[in-house]
Amino acid sequence: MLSKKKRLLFEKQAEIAKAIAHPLRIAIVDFLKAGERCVCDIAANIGSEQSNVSRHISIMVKAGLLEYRKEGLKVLYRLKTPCVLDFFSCVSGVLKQRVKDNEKLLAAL
Amino acid sequence: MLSKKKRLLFEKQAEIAKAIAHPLRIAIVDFLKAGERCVCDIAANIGSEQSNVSRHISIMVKAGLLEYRKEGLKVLYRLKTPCVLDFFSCVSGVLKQRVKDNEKLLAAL
DNA sequence: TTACTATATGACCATATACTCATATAATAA
DNA sequence: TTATTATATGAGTATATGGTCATATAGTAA
Repeated sequence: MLSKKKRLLFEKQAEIAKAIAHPLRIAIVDFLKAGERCVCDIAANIGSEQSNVSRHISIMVKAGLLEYRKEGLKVLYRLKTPCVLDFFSCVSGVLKQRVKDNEKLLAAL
Repeated sequence: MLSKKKRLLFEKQAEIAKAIAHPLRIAIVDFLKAGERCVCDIAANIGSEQSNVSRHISIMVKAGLLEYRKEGLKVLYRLKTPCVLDFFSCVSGVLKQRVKDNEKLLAAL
């Protein structure tokens, strides 16, 4: 059985993984690779409502993935932990493998 | 605005990220680091119902994170893409940063 | 054949998540 | 002061997810 310590760790890790696990949030992270951006630019880039984008951003801030600074009316967000980007290279690997598996399956028909 | 191509990629990536983003599934991945295991052993290790564990496993299989082989009555699961484990070192980094931020906050009081 | 074991899955319910609309907050400018 | 702009958030709704129980499937053994 899992120790309490491990259980707690896995919960925290899942919290952070959940904060990434949404197409719009991934799009936001991808957009912020280039540097800090305001909510308005992010919303325009990913093509979603301001209120929705604002909510997705706040989820990632709470998880510790993004940080921000205020400048006049605007709030500029940026990636806090760029290693998150490495995650996507792994995920891309999984996707490539899935494509390969599908090819094998097709070839076997 | 996002291209269709990017939108599709982000959806696929989110699908895989979601498949990891649950404490029990993270526990399963952690347990499988040591090698292939049957559902019964996994369920015993993480302390959850067999049916529940079976469902979580099938989510990860569908996402391409786990693969399996059958041996008699048992089905032995293993990690298909060990790079997933790298993800957790990044996540741990995020957690450590959060602790540091909290310390700063406390020190400022 | 029947009995037993390991795993998967349908049906159900409770909770969480995502989204939209309207509104609140806050900085700026006239 | 009022108006404008950028962002955040409450309320409501629709959908997704997680969990349990009971049952189905399938391999093994007697």
